[in-house]
Amino acid sequence: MKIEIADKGARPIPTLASIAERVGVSVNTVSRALRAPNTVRIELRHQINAAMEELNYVPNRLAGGLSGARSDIVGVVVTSLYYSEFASIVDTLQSALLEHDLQVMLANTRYNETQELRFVRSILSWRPAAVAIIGVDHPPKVVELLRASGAPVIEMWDIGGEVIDTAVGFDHTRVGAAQAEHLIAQGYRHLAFVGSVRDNDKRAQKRLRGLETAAAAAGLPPVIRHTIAEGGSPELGERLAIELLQQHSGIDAIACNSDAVAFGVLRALRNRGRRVPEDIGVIGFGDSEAASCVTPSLTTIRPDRERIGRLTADAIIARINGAKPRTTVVDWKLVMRKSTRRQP
Amino acid sequence: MKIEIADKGARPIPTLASIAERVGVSVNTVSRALRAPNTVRIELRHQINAAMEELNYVPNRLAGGLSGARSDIVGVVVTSLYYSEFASIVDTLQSALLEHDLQVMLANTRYNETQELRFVRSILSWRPAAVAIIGVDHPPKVVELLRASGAPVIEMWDIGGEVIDTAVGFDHTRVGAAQAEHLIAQGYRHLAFVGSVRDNDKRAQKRLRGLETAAAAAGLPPVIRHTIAEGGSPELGERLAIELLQQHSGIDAIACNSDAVAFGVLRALRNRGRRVPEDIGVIGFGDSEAASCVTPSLTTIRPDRERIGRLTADAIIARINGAKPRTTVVDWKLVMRKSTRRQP
DNA sequence: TTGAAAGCGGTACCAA
DNA sequence: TTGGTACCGCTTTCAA
Repeated sequence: MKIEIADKGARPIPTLASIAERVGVSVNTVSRALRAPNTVRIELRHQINAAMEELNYVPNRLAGGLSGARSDIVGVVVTSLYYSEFASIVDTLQSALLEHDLQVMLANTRYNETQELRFVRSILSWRPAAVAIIGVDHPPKVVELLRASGAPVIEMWDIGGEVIDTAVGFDHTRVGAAQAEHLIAQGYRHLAFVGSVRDNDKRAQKRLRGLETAAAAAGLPPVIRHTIAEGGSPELGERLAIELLQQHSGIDAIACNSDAVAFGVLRALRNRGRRVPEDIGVIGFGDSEAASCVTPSLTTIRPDRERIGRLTADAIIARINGAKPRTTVVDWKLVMRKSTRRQP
Repeated sequence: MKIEIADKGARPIPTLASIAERVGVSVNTVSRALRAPNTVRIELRHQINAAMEELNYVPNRLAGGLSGARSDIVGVVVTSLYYSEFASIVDTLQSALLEHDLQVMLANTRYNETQELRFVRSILSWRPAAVAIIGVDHPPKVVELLRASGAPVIEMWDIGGEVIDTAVGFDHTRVGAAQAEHLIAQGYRHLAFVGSVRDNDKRAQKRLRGLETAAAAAGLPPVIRHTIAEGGSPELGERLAIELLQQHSGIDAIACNSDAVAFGVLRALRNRGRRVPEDIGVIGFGDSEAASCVTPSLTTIRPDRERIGRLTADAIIARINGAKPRTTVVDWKLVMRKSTRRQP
């Protein structure tokens, strides 16, 4: 579908030429007054600025970008915006990019690989100065397009595997392992994993694998898993927990794929009279704002989202300026609260 | 600062011309094969498509937009991305716009009017097909620029006052009044208002005014307010609640400017042995995912964010297609939970 | 059904 | 310090 800008009223949008005409100079001079002010006589500059102000001139970057073979758009592709999972990364990233006059073009794939391809294509069609994208696992065509575009590509949130160019994130397998190790240290032995795991949520899958591997290494029985490919929410967590407890009686610890799900798990346990952390331990992932506010407060993993946003911005600037690609590992930590605190 | 795209490796980015050359037709034909396929002989079309696929051709929309005097960018200006306040609106909005091949260019002002002006200018420089922006209160220059741009402008989240063009939102004064009325109905009489109210958060100011007016109308003593111009968080809520209780002993209900703040208020009250809802009632705003998961569960206001996102997308499409500007009021509701339930 | 040519609004290079 | 001119890659007449 082609879109036309609705009738823009009487006054046409001013161009460089209209400013030039008004002041009585060439387009060229006006252009330079903007980009290299000190190459233009000061009084002329004042006249030009005045004219621009008066006509509400706004440069046309479509033209500028086309001509200059440069664009100051950064494409940002995330898999979700809910629950602050990536919203705060985007927030920090875009603020940091702003310092360099880079504009964020946003796309949200909602964990859909078809959308991902479509969006990447769409973003590349704006000839972005760089692309930041969640994850390191993408369909081959996406990788091919990104490579062919020549733009620096920063993969965020996850690391490992085949990085296209530059990555800023952490090892999710280690997170899963840390969850298991923590639970084990608190004396839990019958672990379960619960949550929303969408097909393309490779990170969740890695965390689950880390959990399983660590549990096995400690000689624990296999991790019971009860997941579903829907969006995570307290309601989902509650439902999954109820089903889990019905089917498996021996479970004494539940690792959740997100805090939102964990909140629902806590509620389900409370409603069923299971004491947390005494009978069952619960650990989340994400450290959402409310994790410290539920009862009992939730032990969880806190990734440093703001740091990822900031470092991604740094990486973008560096790459644009010709620095070499590199992978940056960003710390996270396990925040222990009451939902797993068995020993005082 | 001007940005150059880092060295793009050996292979230059393919253009329409390169495809044309390869197939042995004119640029024109290739262009039409894309935009009006049925005006091109089918076998030619196949060849063209094959060439595009092989060369990983991605159209250059900078050029397309310039030439066509149209752009399929929608500028989206929000004041925050944290705490799902607007993240889910953006999420829904962009998904809906996608259906119409409209691209979202995002800006986050963080409640800073200088940034707002800067962003609006920046977005307009992309000649967007429309602009969606949070709020109806903007600096005069912003309004002027938006008007002059000729693009449809959809103001979201709030309504009332001087709408530039089209608005999709609700009356925040009414929300504040509803909070007061609910508290009063539950038997509370000494109201306080607590939270993060940034200088440019006109919506919060409206809600506060609504609360005060309704309290006064009911003959209650003046609402005690304790606010601060920082970002809202449970920690802030806890701190403000503690200070509030130290300075004012008679308070029996606290309205919070956000759920995040309310969570902290609940924690502060619990730690001080004040019973909720018996001694003190607490009401939030926003209905964050965790509101039903804290103890006691939080009574709050639930705006229909997804609906706002969807209706904004609809409004954008309608305006682009020449429909008249109009204001759409979106419902919200008060979700009563335990934090204010005094009567069974 | 296809192609030639004139822009779109800037930028960049070179000459004045 | 300023202006002329040739693009940037695509769309859009208008002819062929």
